[in-house]
Amino acid sequence: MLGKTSEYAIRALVYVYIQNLEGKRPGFKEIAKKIDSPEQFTAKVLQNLTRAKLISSMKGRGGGFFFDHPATPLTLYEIIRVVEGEVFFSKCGFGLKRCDSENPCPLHEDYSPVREGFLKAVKNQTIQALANKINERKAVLTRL
Amino acid sequence: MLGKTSEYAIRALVYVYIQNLEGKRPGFKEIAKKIDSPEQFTAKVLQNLTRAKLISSMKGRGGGFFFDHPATPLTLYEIIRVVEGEVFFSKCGFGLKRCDSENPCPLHEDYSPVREGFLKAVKNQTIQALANKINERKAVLTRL
DNA sequence: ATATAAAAAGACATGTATATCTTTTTATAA
DNA sequence: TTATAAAAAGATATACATGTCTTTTTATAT
Ligand code: FES
Ligand code: FES
Repeated sequence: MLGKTSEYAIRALVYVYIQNLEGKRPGFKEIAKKIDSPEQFTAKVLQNLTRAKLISSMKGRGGGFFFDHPATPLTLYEIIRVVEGEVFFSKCGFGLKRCDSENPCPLHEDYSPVREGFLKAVKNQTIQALANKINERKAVLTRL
Repeated sequence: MLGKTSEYAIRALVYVYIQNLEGKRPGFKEIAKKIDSPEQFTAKVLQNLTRAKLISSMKGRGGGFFFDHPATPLTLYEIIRVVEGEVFFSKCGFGLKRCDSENPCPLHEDYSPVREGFLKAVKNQTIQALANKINERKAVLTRL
């Protein structure tokens, strides 16, 4: 479904948020280790998220990544939009140039509800909520 | 969601089925033109579908692609499984190595129903049903 | 038999996502 | 002010999906 870049982005942000709660600002090496992702590639992903203002960073000693406004909910939708692009949410499942319910492809009737379900899920899920599940031991951040 | 290869595969099979109903066996050039896909790449896709026995082909004059048993429903699930591989249907949405509802990622609760909805849709939809929608002018095969 | 038409096969090319390596910039600590 | 630590940036590499070109095989029509 999502590309690896989006997966790393979401996992990285969850980890950063959890660390921020402890008053820490993790760097990309620590993040990559904890979310089991390639170090340098994760640095690039975080760089893009920083450019897109989804997260902030500080250079130099004691630097790292952090949320400027940790209380403001960050939805997965906003992250995926930045990483994959807006069209990701409206693509025709049959491969036509656009999805058009007035002139649908033969998959539209069955596919568009699935796509809307996905959209609803990522618009309602936030980094904060995912992080809480992990802190409450209701979910895991990585798997062996 | 699906890769272009799967999209071409599904559209191509729908077109072949429709033509078979008219007693014709289209070749890859005609198919590619009608489903708006790259000619040679479509040939490769059809070659793979033939190898996987989802469709049959005949070489030489008057040859082309056709269904051996047009009445046997062919689900999109079977096509996607051949093209994208079985794991496509069970991937963890958070990017963990496996999806495990006993030890879930924080997205599992919201993501797995979407994934199951997709699975159900492609297991219930068939090439025959899609083709019928097009023949009944309830859906289109291509878009400008 | 020969010419023709078509898929199959193999080789090659391009594009995009993913991944790594090196150098530069910037902030902090000593 | 110098050394150090960290992100940013740039260049390069690899893998895989996508796409094209050429040659071979095979069936049919003449
Ligand atoms: S037209 Fe294809 S999914 Fe809407
Ligand atoms: S464990 Fe991640 S989707 Fe099931």
